[in-house]
Order: sequence, then structure tokens, then C-alpha cells
Amino acid sequence: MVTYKFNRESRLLTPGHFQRVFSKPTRYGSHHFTLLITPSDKNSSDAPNNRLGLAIAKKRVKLAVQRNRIKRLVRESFRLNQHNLPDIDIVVMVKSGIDQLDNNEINQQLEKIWRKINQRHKK
RNA sequence: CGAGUUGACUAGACAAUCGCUGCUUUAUCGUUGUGCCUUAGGGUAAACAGAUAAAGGGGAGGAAAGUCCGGGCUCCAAUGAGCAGGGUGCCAGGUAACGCCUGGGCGGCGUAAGCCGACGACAAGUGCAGCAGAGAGAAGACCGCCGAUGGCCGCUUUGCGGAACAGGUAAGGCUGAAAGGGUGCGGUAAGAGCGCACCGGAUUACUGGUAACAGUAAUUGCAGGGUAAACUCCACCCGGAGCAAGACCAAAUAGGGUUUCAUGAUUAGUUUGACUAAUAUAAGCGUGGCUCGCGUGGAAACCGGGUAGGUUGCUUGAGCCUUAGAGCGAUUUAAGGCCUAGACGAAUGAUUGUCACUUUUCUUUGAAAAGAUACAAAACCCGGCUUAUGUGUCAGCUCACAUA
RNA sequence: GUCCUCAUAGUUUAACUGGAUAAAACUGCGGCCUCCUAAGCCGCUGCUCCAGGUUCGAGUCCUGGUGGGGACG
Repeated sequence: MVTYKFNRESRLLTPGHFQRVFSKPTRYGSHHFTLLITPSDKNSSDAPNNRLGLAIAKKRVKLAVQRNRIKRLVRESFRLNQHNLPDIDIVVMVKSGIDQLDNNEINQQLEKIWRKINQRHKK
């Protein structure tokens, strides 16, 4: 079933959720992104599918406007590609210099990462 | 038409597709909580919360920023006052309040419109001023000037001349950021507010003004300058903390209190076992005692605190718009109309197209390419200040040039 | 979000109550010494975070900004 929705169930909400991902991650990266990935918790009832969390540090991106822009782009890209992904929890982190990129470049980088995740998982 | 100056407005527009988050309405689900009914079993969706879907409608700023001031609101402490500490500082007004704003005064800049100003007091007291310089605060003879007067020397001796001993002198030089009113004339041996004129100052009086202050007159030769973003004095203001304030609900695990039961301990009574009553929350082991260490403590009910988490505070307000009145103005009064973000790992977006805009290139119009805008995003709410910043429009005023 | 602190050579610290060339150690660079290196000796290296203001004079006082660090769930 193809869905483009993105509500509170597909986000990481509490520090506990984040800790679970940080404790045993698989890493993916590109020039400006680092992604941490853990398979979803099957026992927990409130994790029906893949979920996204964002960790955009103020140290890496100074201005609030730029931080918000990056968050929105990542969410948008996740929203449009989530039906291709397996059931995982994702935390997206960011490296310095990302605020220099424009929207198009960020989208391309993210799509490359989604494809890479999909390939590895099928193996 | 050019240059400038002040004030106000603006913060890309439209469409399509896919999303996020509140609100309203409708439909479906839903007895988990609350409510209602009850024959105490439960029932109730034409009860409210809650979930899902659809439709409608709303969704960042002029600075949302810095957190520099002032308030509302909440809690804490309170009988009030003072000290300490901090802040403000020409005058009047505005305001909930302010370090803000308006009007006025004074000073500075500018041809002008206009702009800028921590702008009380150093004659209440204490301090500070390196180096340089003669002298730095009731100042000072280094160079200089004079040497009238007194003394010295010479001569043509009731006088004249010389040197510069006593001494006089703040006009000039020198030092410095700063040297104790300024300019001119008189005066003198040389000078000096020593005298006079004007300017400046001080004191007193009067006039105008609510006041700051301004003006006029008279008197006074004139007076210890700078620094208070040095201590200080004077006048006025300030209790502390902040929505992570505060209020409510409250899981698991741990843990507090009370009661009951169970268990073992001690004592007493009855006594085959055991039971009853009282006491204590320990007993026990290392070790006989003290000390120290080790170690055990079941079940149920109720009460209270409270973590995770949730709800609330949370947006109707010193609110906005229009018109009229008061006021030079800030502002204020009245009437009518309007509701305009409430998120919480944190929404307000992405993509595409057309137009507008900017830049570049070619260029008669115009065409093409690129950019998709600057500064920057709410986090309880207001009033200000400061800082950052794109383009354009409107209005007032000033100066210069040209024409009439 | 709220509150609090700090900023001086490349690094770690000084600099009195505002007073004149901002000091010291280590490091770096150059030179001397040595066959070479080390050690030793000599010399060099500063917009006192930035911009204004007060003052005769500011690292120091005042105002505004920039950057770093910390506390509070």
C-alpha cells in the first residue's frame, strides 16, 4: 500500500525512542548527512512501520531558518519515499556546511541514501 | 530637473499536485474515563471526552532576533519602615510603566530643511593630573624686560652716563591636554584690572514663562580652572524569582505511613498437643560483653507524597480597524465594526508552471540566460530600545540651477 | 526558553587606584656554537575580540555588538 502520510506515529518522539536507535546503530553517510538505523521494535505496539527522527545540531547549522529548512526537506523526502523502505527507525544527523546547499542538491543526496538502504536490506 | 532631509507604507502574486497543524460541521466506530439510568448483573452514542474519514475555513515577523529596559500574570516572603546594593538624572507633559515617546530650553554640527547630546552638583568634603616644564592650584622668576628708588663705578659733579648688586615685573618666549578673564586705548622705569571702553562673568532687582530658561537695568575690577562613564552629595525609583512560574491527573518499579492476618521471639496463665493475653520489630551469625560488620523480614486493604507521562496555564488583549471630538503633539474620549498562529524531538512546507522583479549579454522596440530573492523564523503575553536588512511607492520640507 | 560567566603573542598566565616601550615561560622562525643533532646564548613575532564614547591619556571606566563556556527538565 502506497502512502504519503506523515503524522506523529511516523516520528520518534521521546528521548527513549532516540536512545534505542543510538545504542545499536547501523551507519549510512554522504557528504553532508549521517543516518543511524535500527530495525523497528516488533514487540512494541506503537511502532507500526518506519519512523524518522531528526538531530540537527545548532553547532552545525547556526541559523534557525536554515535548520527548519533542512528539517522540512528531510521530512518531505522521507514522506515521499517511505513506502519503499523496510520497517526501520531512522535518525538523521547533519554535518557542517549543509546550509550552503540548495534544495535540489539535498533532495538528490537523500534519494541516493534511500536507495542504498533498500539494496542492503534486501540482501 | 539635480542633490539632500523627515515621516509613512511594503516584505513577491496566481494556479495545479502532494503533505503538516489547530478550529467548525457531518458521518462511522467507540462503554476505556467522566456523566446519566439501574432490578446492582448491567445498560445508555439523539451524552461529553477519544479514534478514523470527508468538507469548509485559519496558520510566522518588521524586526518574530539580541534579551538591554518597563509592565501584566503566577508563586515565595510579608506589619510596615530603614540600611546595604542597584538604577535614573535640563524642564513640562503622556503612559499600566519605563532608561521610551511628545513639546520646550540650552550646547554642538550643517548654507538650509534638519540632525546629535549620560545635559544635576567640583563654592559640602575627599581624591587624581605620569613625562615635560621656572611654575599644576590662593602657582611661578629659567630666558627675557626694567633697574625709576637705594647702594657701586666713572665724568665736564645741584647733573649725566655705565654695569646689573639689592630689587621690581606675569607684556613676550619656553613646557604641556590644561598656565588663574579676552581685545583695544591710557598708564609706567618696565609692567600689571593699575585706570577706562566694549565683550564675558558674578550678585541683586524687575519683566516674560507652569518650569528649564531668556531679556533688561543697577552694582561689582573680577573671584580656587579640569575631572563625578573618581569616591561622594542631592532628587526620584526598585522585595525575590520566573510559564522549565504555577495548578490538576498519575503507570511500572522502588519506597513512606496506618490497619488486619500470618510467622517466629520474650513473659504470664491454662496445659497432652496447643491456645489466650501482653510486649517488641526484631531475632540470628562472626564473638562471652561493648562496638563494628554480614544478613533476613510473607500477604491483603486503605491513605499520603510523587518520578516517567499527560492535561492545563494558552491566547479576547493596556487588542485591531473606521468615524467624530479634545490637544501644537505624544496621547486620550465616545460610537460602530472585527476576532487575527497556538506548535511541544516542536506545524506554517515541497515540486512544477505563468506573471512581476533584479542582474548580465545582444540591442530601436524587444529577445535570451541566470536568480527564485534581503535580514531573518513564534514558544506565556504586551509597551519600548538596540542591532541586521531588499526593492519600490506616497507625502512634507530645504538648497542649487533653468524657465515664466 | 530562562539565568550566569569569560575573552590579552601560536599556548598558559601577568600588568597596582586609568599614567605611556603591555611582562614572563613554553612553542615557532632566523643567527651563533658543533663534523651533525640536542642543550646553551642572541634576536624576531601583538589591531589587548570588534565598534563607538568619557578622559589630556583606556588592556583597565561606560554603551552597543561578536564569539566561547556553564547551570536549570
